[in-house]
Amino acid sequence: MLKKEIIFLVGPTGIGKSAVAISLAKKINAEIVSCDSMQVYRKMDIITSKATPFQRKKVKHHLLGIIDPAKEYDAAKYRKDVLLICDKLFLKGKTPLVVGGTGLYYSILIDGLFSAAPQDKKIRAKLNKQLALKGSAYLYKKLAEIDPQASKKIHPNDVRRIIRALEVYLKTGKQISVLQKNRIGLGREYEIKVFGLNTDREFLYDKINQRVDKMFDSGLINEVSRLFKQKLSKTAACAIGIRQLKGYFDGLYSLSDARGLIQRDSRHYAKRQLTWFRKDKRIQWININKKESPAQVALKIWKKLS
RNA sequence: GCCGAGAUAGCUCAGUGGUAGAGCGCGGCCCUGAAAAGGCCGGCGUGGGGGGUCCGAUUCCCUCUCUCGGCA
Repeated sequence: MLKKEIIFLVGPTGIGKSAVAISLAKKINAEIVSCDSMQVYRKMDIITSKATPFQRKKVKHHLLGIIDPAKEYDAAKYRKDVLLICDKLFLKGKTPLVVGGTGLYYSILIDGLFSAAPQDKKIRAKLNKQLALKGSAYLYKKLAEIDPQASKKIHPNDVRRIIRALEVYLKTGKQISVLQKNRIGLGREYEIKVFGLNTDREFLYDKINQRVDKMFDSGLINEVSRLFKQKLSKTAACAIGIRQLKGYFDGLYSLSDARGLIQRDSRHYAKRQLTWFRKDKRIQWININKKESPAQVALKIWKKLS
């Protein structure tokens, strides 16, 4: 029996994944499942460049605007949500087309996640207190004692990973370096195909800069100032644009400075995304040139599928 | 035209008589429950052109060119 198929479309921010995805989805009877850590938030439409209502009418999109910005969301929740949606889609005879640029979510979805140790707020609070009191070197030394293998992999300054590794140990009594070997990917059960979009760096950066300009034209300031009136979760507050505009609202710099910062941070983000995806040998890369329309790019992918 | 200041990495600038640094940008990388986050690594650049002093000049002197500020 043929395995069910899941198709992935990844690539850096601003390259035009959304439009290509819609065109491709129509060709292959697919529905789109977002793979984006920020587009899951409601009230953050412009800032995260979510697909427009018009686009969403053409093809059904999943996991866009599913939670309030006050709430935390993470990779484990994401994986669970996606697998549920995929089951539903298969029942309807639809193909899931997973589209987005969040490398961690992609990886945890496609390669699996060790499930022994969910986040533990109490343990984390304790570790953060120790961090403040005794410094990162102390925590790193502790990690080296209980899990030498993990400590070799984690840089002494990478406090977040040190804390996570310690949290896992305190919670389960097992080393994260051991647990991490235990993951089951999607490939066992499904037929996986991954496509990546890329283009010249200069062209990409150009597109990113322009997209930020468009965000401002479409009312980014209004959207974000509304957000500042409510509580923002730690995760939601990480969206590029929040911090940068906060600085402007606080009078630290001008609006055009804020725009420049958003553009710069988006470029840096795109660069990190490319680093992440570049090493994944499953990805079939599609290089986009300046004159190609989303439909033409979708056609290229479609040809590779059949 | 005169007076003054300057000309050093893509940008802003620091510094030194023994052939140069920093921040930012830019490039590369890491990534398993905050990930649009967090962390790591990377600087040979005719030191504006020419001449002089000196064992040796980016650093001192002269001159030319250009830029900026002030005065006319």
